[in-house]
Amino acid sequence: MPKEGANPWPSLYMLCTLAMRYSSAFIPTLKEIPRDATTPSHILLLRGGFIRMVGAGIYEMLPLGHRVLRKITEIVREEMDRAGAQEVLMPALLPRQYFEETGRWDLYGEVLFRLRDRKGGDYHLGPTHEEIITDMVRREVRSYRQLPLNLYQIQMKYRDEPRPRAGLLRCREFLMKDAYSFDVDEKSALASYENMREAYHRIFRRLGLAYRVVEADSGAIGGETSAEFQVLAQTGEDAIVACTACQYAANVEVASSQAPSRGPLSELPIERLYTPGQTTIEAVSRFLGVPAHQTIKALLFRVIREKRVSYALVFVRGDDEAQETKVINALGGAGIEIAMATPEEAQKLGLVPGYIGPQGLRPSSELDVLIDRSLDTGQGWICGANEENHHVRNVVIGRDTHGRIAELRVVRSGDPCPRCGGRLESYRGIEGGHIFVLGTHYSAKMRCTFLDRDGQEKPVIMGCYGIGISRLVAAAVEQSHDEDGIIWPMSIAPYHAIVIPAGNDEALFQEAQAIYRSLDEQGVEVLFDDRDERPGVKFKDADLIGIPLRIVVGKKGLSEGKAEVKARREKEPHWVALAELLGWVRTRIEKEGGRLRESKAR
RNA sequence: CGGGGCGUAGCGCAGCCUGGUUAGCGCACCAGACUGGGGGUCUGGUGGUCGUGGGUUCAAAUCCCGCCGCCCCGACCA
Repeated sequence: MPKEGANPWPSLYMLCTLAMRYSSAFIPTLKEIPRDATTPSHILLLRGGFIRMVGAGIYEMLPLGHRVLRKITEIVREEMDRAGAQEVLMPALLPRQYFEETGRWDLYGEVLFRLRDRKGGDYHLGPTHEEIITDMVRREVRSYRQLPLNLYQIQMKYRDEPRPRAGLLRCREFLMKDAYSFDVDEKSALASYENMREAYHRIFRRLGLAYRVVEADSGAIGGETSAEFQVLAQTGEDAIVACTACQYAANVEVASSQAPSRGPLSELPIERLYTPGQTTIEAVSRFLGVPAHQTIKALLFRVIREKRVSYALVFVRGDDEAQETKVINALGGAGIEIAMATPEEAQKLGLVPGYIGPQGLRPSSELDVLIDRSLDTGQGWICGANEENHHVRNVVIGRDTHGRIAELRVVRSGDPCPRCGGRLESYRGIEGGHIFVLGTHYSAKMRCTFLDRDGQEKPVIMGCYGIGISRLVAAAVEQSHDEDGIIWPMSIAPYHAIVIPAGNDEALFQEAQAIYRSLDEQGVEVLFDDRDERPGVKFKDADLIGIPLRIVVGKKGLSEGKAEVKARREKEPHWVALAELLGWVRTRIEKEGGRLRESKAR
């Protein structure tokens, strides 16, 4: 095979360039699917030689994977800087005291990777850095004049996930950009939040990903204002709904739908029905010949609040499901854990499993009674009679019940939008970013305060903003691949283009090499497949690793003075005259959001 | 943490139930020849503590016990 020169070592010039000869690149592709990989991104990133597993939820980045990571990192960094945030770098190894201050040393539980130094001191690996950044700021900030401030870092996070999975999508070590804003008041904090929201839009747009911004549960940290940036992908862990008519979109954990209209209370009296052995909604509706949506389903949850156990009885329509996050929030939110209770527990509470109904039940300190809003229509319902082998009909919420009414059901595709009444559609997404207004949750606990204009000491108002950078590598693949491999968006592709000489003809190789060199000189990040392989092998690898532009130099085209340029995401190739090739490729790269390097050509 | 599955060459797998030559196949890898636009063909090769520790047995990849690791479903989460 013709090779350039006799010296096997690349010149210093070659070491500096971002172009690469495939024969000397470390791109160990796999023909077969590794046994342990099941999701598309995991399979393709392994097969394409981007990543390798070191342990459960711990991965190393090979050159290709690292290049993608760098591309994403650079886009994030540029947009954070543009938005006025300043980059810092905090330690991953942290002494106990900071998390102790906010109570998270205990709260975080097993998820925290804990370790001990030689002197017996407790340490942990940072799962997130609110405490550390707050400490950094409280030590220096005294006056409102020093605010607002937005500091960010890009670094590894560590969480001992109960179940790492799907390759880079859920890791125990992962690369994250986390930013924190510090403001003097609510209004300013919201402005910081909005500023980040816009920066995130620019970031996700530049990454070339299809995404939706959704309302989300703010979780244990508290705070009202938050939004998730969800990368749309069939395999996403999160279910979201979005309105087809307006901008409303939300994680199903908190998604709302329009409340049903409420008519006058029915006056039909409650009627007892004999339903022997009919203990499920399906059985009851079949037995009585009524549709499930006219029945009420009862769900008993065990509630653990500060280690105290109580119960919550939740009623939703027969054809609905209860949304656990909503149930938790209805019970008071943070710090509460719930789980389905057993029939035995129900019996202990004096309930009759399989025949529970809301009528007549009074909430107590032991038992909360929650009724979904969709049942509060004034009409009569069929539900359990709170008596073995019997149901009742004509139960009217409000008239016959004492439970609290709240929105508890899981919103479904087709439900009316809470804002505009339009149709809600379901999607699946991968959480790529999350922005929050934290308020004074950390600053108050850690006494991160400043003196305002009036000489008053006040806690700073904080916000935090995360992007799962390593997760986005996988999210991009989940969203954009086909049966042959990955299809990278131009802006985050490891290389813009790959040049393939198709055939073993010396002249052809020389021509391909000339094209490769001039592309490199023109600032194109280009791979040159100079391997002594058959064309089929090269095509397969090029498709697998997902380089956006493939330039094939073959006999047929060359005889007409043309090269074949095929976009990875398109089916048909473009035949481009050699004289126009450089310009064509450069234009195409920039049009698709890629960035050319500084040209080396004079 | 509950349920299920897996661990044999770099990768994918067979062998295990019913113990018994030198542990086998495909891919990859090395040498040579042919071939040269979708993972090509032929010839000859290299490569194994059968996850690990113990036990049973004349004999263990195979049977028994412990441990470790990985994956999937669930509970939990960026």
